[in-house]
Amino acid sequence: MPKLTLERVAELAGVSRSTASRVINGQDGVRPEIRRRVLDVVELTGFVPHAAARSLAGQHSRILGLAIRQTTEQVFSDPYFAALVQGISGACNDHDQTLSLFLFQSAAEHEHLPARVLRTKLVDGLVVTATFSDDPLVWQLTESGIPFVIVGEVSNPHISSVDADNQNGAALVAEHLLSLGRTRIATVTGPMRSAAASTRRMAFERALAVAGQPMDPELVVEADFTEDGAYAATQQLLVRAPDAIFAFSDRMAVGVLRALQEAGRRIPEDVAVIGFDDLPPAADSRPPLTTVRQEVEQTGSVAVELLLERIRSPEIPARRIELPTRLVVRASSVASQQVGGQPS
Amino acid sequence: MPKLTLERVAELAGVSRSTASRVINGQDGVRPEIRRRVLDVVELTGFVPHAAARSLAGQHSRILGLAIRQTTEQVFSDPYFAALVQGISGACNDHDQTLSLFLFQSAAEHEHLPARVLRTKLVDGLVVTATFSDDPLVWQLTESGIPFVIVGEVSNPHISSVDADNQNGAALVAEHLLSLGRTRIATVTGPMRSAAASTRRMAFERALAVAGQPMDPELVVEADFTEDGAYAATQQLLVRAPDAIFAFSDRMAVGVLRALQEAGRRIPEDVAVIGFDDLPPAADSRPPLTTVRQEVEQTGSVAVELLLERIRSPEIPARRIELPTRLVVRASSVASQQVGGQPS
DNA sequence: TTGTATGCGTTATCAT
DNA sequence: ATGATAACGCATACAA
Repeated sequence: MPKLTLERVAELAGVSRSTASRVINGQDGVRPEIRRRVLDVVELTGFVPHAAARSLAGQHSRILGLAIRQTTEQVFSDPYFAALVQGISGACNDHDQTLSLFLFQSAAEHEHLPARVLRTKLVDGLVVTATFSDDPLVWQLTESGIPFVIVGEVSNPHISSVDADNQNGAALVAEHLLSLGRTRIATVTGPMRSAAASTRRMAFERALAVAGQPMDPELVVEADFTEDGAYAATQQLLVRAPDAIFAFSDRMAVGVLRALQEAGRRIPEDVAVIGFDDLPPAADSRPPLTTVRQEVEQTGSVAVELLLERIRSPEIPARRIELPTRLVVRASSVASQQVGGQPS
Repeated sequence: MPKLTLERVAELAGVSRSTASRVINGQDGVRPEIRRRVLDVVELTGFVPHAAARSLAGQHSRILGLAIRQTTEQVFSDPYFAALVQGISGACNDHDQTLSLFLFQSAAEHEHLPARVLRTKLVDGLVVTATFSDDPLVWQLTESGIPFVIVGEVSNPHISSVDADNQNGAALVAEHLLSLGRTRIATVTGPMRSAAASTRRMAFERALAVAGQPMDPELVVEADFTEDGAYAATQQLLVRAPDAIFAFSDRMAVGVLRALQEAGRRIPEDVAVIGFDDLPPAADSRPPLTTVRQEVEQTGSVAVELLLERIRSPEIPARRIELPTRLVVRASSVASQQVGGQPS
């Protein structure tokens, strides 16, 4: 029994390889009758084209890479990545692409990516997650000419990127807290080397300043996006008697809640707490968190689509897409729990 | 400037393609002098062989797949997977293999794997994570003829697998608790469809029975490997006044601790708590957890090596490797905190 | 609309 | 020890 190849399928359908190829690739210019016949054979035999052959003959491997620039431990403990990967993975399936994941454990492995992955033409393109500003990898990628999209911020405008509208998100929080009459507003930020964190911080402080209530520098504490880090940061903050704390992620907000509760503060009466992301921890915490909702899963799928666009049409200029954020008000900021969001 | 191909490298080195290929693949039978010359050119030009061409001409794609049979959310919130993926990823790098990750979100996608991945010959083999007994995927894989290894348990002995020695782990816990004089020993298990959970349970109950202190069925509660699930399970358990609780994972043990502490129980005086895994949550909890240590990362690397063996030597019979587990005693079971483990 | 012919970059077989 | 040559399975420009 001969191997199942395109050749064999064509033979069984009584057509030439090229015709069979056209049918399988969904190209038009094939008589419906013929198309049916080929499709039937495919169905019958269960033929699937050989990936490597396709890749060699055509241009594309149909493999998209995801490069996550955090340690494996961080990746596998952060609901953000769960949502992001879900979105990316789903979009890959929708577009008949295979997803390949590239993790970095050591600095040495950073070197491997360009060589092993890019030059072998293994992947057609790459989605690269957030990165601090001026990540050397970005430069390497640019130089290598491989199409790629950043999830997060990039300084270089010639690079496509997808991100949540962090500025608006932070501004909404400021507005909300001010409308509640809070005056001693504190923040537990992420590390300032994180672009997302610094953007949120700047936007937040600007919004407060514009409203005539500039941020007190003593009420700003930098943490590391972990619950424990935020817990510790909050303990520092306690002596300053804040009446509101804006944490830059839901996970951190949970740590904030814990520290406040242990200190006997009532939430939201004594202190209002706001998070960011609206990922699983947010709605389930006690009290449920008021937070800035960002569409992480959608961010992933948009990234894939943007990447596909860049692969297929390199001439289209790079662009940045910011997905809307909105405030979801829950019991951690207003006593009489009101569900729902505010328009942005 | 001509494209950088093997052909071109050979030309620059003044040898034939075949010779260049031999050098690049580290085969012997090449004069050292010639080898050097080729290597120099490779170094100079930065040549890297084209993955698809290699795959087509040779036998292997050098891509290994990892199929995780849990929801994306579960995967990205469980430190177990962090460690496992780390081990797998590291081993792949060591063996010059690329890792491709396959996630399943919906039942429909389960169907895609065989077709899209296996028949396209995209991957040379697959590491499949634990699965309940008689997972249909296992059958599909067997039928497809693709080499694969299971991380976890399989009923079919003709399939290679890697796992922790759950039986010994559970027995060690029983022994430890008995030696502490505990008499009302409870368990918070994982779902019984999980092979690991049922194995641990059986081994644990057997060990207790052998010691003449059979398990009280009322002290067994089935949870779902999550912290919240274990928290709820423990609350049920409270009325039965257990003086020890064995949770089948560290994360669950953390939930157990929380429930006990909220109920005012002292640990370990009133209730001793034991976990399983010795992953990050264990040492950091308060009090630190006595737990069964399993080498998850090593499990991952062994799985890759076993898979590679199956790919390269299909004639070698399948085998199961169980990695040793040992008890790590911390303050959640003995008051005077003693660090270190007991030999298994 | 369909078929023919060529090439993709490498490995493997067989001479030499 | 080295080189020529034939696959590998498919896509695609080109011809019909």
